[in-house]
Amino acid sequence: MSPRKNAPSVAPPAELPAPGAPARKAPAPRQRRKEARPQELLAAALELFVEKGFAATRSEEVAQRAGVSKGTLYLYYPSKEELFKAMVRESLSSRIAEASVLISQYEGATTELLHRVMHLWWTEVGLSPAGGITKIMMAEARNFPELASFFHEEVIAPTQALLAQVIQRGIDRGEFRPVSPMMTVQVLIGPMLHLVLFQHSFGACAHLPCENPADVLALEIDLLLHGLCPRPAAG
Amino acid sequence: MSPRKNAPSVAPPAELPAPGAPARKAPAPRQRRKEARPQELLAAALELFVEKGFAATRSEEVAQRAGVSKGTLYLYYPSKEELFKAMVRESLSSRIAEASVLISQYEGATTELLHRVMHLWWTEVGLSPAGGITKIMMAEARNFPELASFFHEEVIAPTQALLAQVIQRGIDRGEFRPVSPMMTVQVLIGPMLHLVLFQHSFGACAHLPCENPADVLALEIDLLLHGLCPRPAAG
Amino acid sequence: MSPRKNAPSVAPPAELPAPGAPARKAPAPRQRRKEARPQELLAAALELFVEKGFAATRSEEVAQRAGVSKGTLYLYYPSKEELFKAMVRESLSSRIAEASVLISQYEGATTELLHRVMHLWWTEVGLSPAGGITKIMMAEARNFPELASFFHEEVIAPTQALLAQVIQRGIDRGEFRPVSPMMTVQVLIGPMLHLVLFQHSFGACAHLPCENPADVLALEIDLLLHGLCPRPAAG
Amino acid sequence: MSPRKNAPSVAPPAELPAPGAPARKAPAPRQRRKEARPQELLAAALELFVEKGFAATRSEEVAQRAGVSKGTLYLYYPSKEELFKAMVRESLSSRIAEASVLISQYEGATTELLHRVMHLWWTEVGLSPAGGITKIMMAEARNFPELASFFHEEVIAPTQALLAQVIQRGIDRGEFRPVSPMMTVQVLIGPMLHLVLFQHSFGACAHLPCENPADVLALEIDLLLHGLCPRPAAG
DNA sequence: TATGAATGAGATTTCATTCAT
DNA sequence: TATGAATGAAATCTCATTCAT
Repeated sequence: MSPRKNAPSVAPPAELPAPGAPARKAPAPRQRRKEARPQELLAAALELFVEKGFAATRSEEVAQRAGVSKGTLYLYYPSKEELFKAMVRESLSSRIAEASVLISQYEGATTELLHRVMHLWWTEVGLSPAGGITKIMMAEARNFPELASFFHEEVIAPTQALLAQVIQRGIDRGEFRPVSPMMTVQVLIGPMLHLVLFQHSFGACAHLPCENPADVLALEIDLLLHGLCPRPAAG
Repeated sequence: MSPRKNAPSVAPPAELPAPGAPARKAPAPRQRRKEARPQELLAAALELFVEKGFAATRSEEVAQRAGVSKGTLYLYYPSKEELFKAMVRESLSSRIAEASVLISQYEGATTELLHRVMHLWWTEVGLSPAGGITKIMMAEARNFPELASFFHEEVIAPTQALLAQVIQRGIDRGEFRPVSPMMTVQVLIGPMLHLVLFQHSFGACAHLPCENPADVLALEIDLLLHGLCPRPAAG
Repeated sequence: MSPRKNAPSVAPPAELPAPGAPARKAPAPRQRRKEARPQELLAAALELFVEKGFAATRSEEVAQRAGVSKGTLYLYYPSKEELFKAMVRESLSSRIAEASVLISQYEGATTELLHRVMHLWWTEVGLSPAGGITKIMMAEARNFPELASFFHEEVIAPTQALLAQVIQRGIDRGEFRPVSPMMTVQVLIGPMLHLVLFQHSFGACAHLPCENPADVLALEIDLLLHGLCPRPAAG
Repeated sequence: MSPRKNAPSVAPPAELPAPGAPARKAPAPRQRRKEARPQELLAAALELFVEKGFAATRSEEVAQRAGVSKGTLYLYYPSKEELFKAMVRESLSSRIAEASVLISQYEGATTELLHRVMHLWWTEVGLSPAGGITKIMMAEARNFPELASFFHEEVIAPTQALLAQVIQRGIDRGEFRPVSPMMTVQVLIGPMLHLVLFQHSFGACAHLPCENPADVLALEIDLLLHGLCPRPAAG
C-alpha cells in the first residue's frame, strides 16, 4: 500500500460539481446482486476469452462487460486463471454430463446414436460461444501449462472416453467394422473441431464465403459412415 | 497478462556455450554472411511463433535465437507483423506451389493421388514446425485481422482450391461419388488439421498418451474412402 | 508494492475452528457485548500494526481478527489513522502515567529508582506487543507526519521528561555526576529501545542466536552506572 | 502482451503538433551512459528507501530521481528487491570492510580504538543517508523475510563480530573488565543506533529540539567507559 | 550495417473507504 | 448497529519500437 493513499492529500480539491451541471453522474448505481454476479461474470468471460484468447483479454474488460468494476471481479475470482477455469466448468463440463446420460440410456442403432451425439454437440457447443474455448486452449496450451492440464482432464479426456464408448457399442453390435475406438474418435472429432475452430477464427472475420457448416457436417458423417468410394455392389 | 509470467518457461535452454568451446564459431565475429540473416531470422521466428503464438513471442527473443541484436531484426523487418508474414511466405507458400505441380502432372488413380497429396502435406507441413502456423493463426485471427486476411489469401484459399481440384478429378473419372468438392475438402482437411493442432498444443505438453498420429491419419483416409459401415455385398 | 505479494505470509494461521468445535462460541451469534468492541478492535490493531507496520496492515484484517466486519471497524474509528491513534493511547499513554506516579512517590536511592523504572518499562512495554509500536513509528514517521507529531507529543516527550527527572534527582542528591539530564536520557533509552526494536524485527525472524535481552539490559545498566573501565583504586 | 499494442490502432490520430507549437518537446534527450547508471540508480534508491521505506517507495520514483524512465530501472535491476540488495551492498558492505582493516592494524590503546571505530561509523554511516537503511530494515523485516535474512548476513553479523573483536582485545590487554563481548556489543550499538534511527524518523520531521547527536554520542561513550557513578577514590 | 540503452503505454492485482441493505 | 459488495486509484513489471553511436 502506498502511504499516499492514507496520508490525506494536501487539500482535497473541493468536490463540488459546477452548479447547474448534471451532478457528475454518480459513478455507478453500485447495484448489489451477489447471486447473479458469478453468472454474469462467467458469461462475459466466455465471450471475451473466445473472442480474443486468454492472454489478450484484459480482466478489466471482462468486468466492464459484466457491468461491474475491476475490483469486483477479483471479489469473485482470485485471478484471471481461476476465472477461466470457472468459465470452462460452467460452459463445458455440464454438457459432457448431459451427453453421458443420453448415451447410456440410448437403445436404438449405433449409427443413429452417433448422429445424435454429434448433432447435439454441434448445436449445444459448436454453435454456441462455448465452441471457441477449444480454439483458445489450443493456442495457449503451451504458454499456460497448468490451464492445459486442467482442460485436458476436465474436457478432453471425458469427451474422448464418451465417444469411444459409442464406437465400441457399434462394434460390439456388429454395426461397425472392428476399428480402434480411440483412434476413430480422433477421426470423428477432427472435422467437427475444425469446423468450430474455423467459425471462431477466420469465420468471424467477415471473409470469403465459408461453406455452410451444417452441410459440411452432414457430409462428413455420411462419408465417414459410408465412404467416399461408391459401393461395388451396392444393390 | 504476459504468459511469461505465468508459464514458467519450461527450462530456458542453456544459452551458454560449453566453456572453452569456440563460441559456436561464427565465421567472423562481426562480419557474418549477411545474405543468411533473413533465413536465420525467419527460422527463429517460425520456431518461436509456433511455440508461443504471435502476441506472446517477444521480438527480442526472435533476434536472440537468430544470434543478432534486437535492433538488427528491425533492420530487416519493419515490425513484428511483417516478420510474421515473411515467415509464412517462406514456410507455406512454397509448399503449396510444389503440391500444385504434383497434382497437375499426376496420371494415376485419384484415390492414389489423394493419398499422396495428404501424405505429402502431412510429412512436409504437418510434421514440421510449419504445421503450427495454422494453430496460431486460428487463435490470433480476430486480434490481428490484417494478418488473418493475409493468411487466408496466401494459404487457405490456394490449399482448398488445390484439393477441390483433386476431388473434382475423382468425380469426373467416376472414382468418387458426386459430392460437393469444396465441402468435401473441408471434411478432408478437418482431421488432418486437428491432428496437427493437437500435436502443437496439448501434444506438446507431456500429457496423456496421444494416439499415434500417423495411424490416425491412415485410418481417417481409409474411413473417408470406404466408410465405417461394412459393405453389404463386399464381394 | 504490497508486502503481501512478496512476503509469502509465514503460514496463514488456519482460521478454521477445529471441525466440530463450538466455533469459539461468541456469547451470542449476533448480539455480542457492544461495549467490548473497541477494546477488541484495539487489541487486534495493536497486534497487527506491530507485526506488519501501519501501511502494510489491511484494515479488513484488523476487523477480521477482532471478529467483526470491515464496515463495523469504520463505525468505531473513522479511518485507519484514527484507529492507530486510539491504539497508541490505549497501549502507551496509560503506562506513562503509572511510571510518573512511581517516580514522584519514590524515596530511596536514585540508582535503585533508575533500576526499577527501567525494569518496569522493560516488562510492561518492552516485552509486550506495545514495544513494537515504537518500531513502526520510526519507520512510518516520514510517510505519516501527522501520526509522527501525535506520537511525539503523546509518548516520546512525556517519557523523556520523566526520565530526565530521575537523572536530575540523582544529580541533586550527589549520586550522579553532573551530566546533562536530557542527553543522558537519550543514552539510557538507546539500548533499551534497540533491544526492543531488535526483538520486534530481526528477533521475530527465527534467526541467528540473539543474546538474551534481559542479560543485555542488566549489563547495560551496570556499565552505564559503573563504566567499562576498572576503577583505579576501587577499594 | 496485448494485441492492441500490435494491431495498429484504427487510424492513428495524426501526430502533428499544432502549427506554431514548440514541437512537443522531444520526450527526453535519451542520454546514454551505461557505466554511470547503476551508481545513479543506487544513489536515488538509497535516498528514497531511507526516506519512505522499502514498500512505500515506488520504483518509478527511484527511476525518476535518477533521471531515467521506469523501464530503464528494470534494465539494471530485475526487481525492487534486487535493487534494494544492490544498494545495501554499495552503501554498507564496503564500510564494514574498511573498518575491519582499521581494527586489525591498530596498535594503540583499546579505549582509543573503540572511540575511533565508533566515530568512524558515526561519521561514515550514521550521518550519511546510509544510516537510515537500518531503520527500514527493522520496520520491514517481518514483511520481507528474505530481505531480512540478506541484511542480517551481509551487515548485522559482520558488524557485531567486528566490535566483539575490539572488546575482546580490551579484555585481553587488561583494559576492560571481563564482560561478555557479544553482549557488550549490543550495549555499545544500542544508543548509536537509536540516535541514527531517531535522526531518520522523528528527527526528520521538523520537530521539538533534538539534543545534538554528536554530544549525546560523546556522553554515551564517556558513560560506558567510566560509568555514571562517581569513582569512590578517584584521585 | 549492427548494437543495445532507453522509453512509456499497459496489464494484473490490492485495498481504504463507502453505502445499500 | 452491523454487514460485506462495490469502487477505483495505485503499484510492479513487460515489451515493441526507436535512435545515438
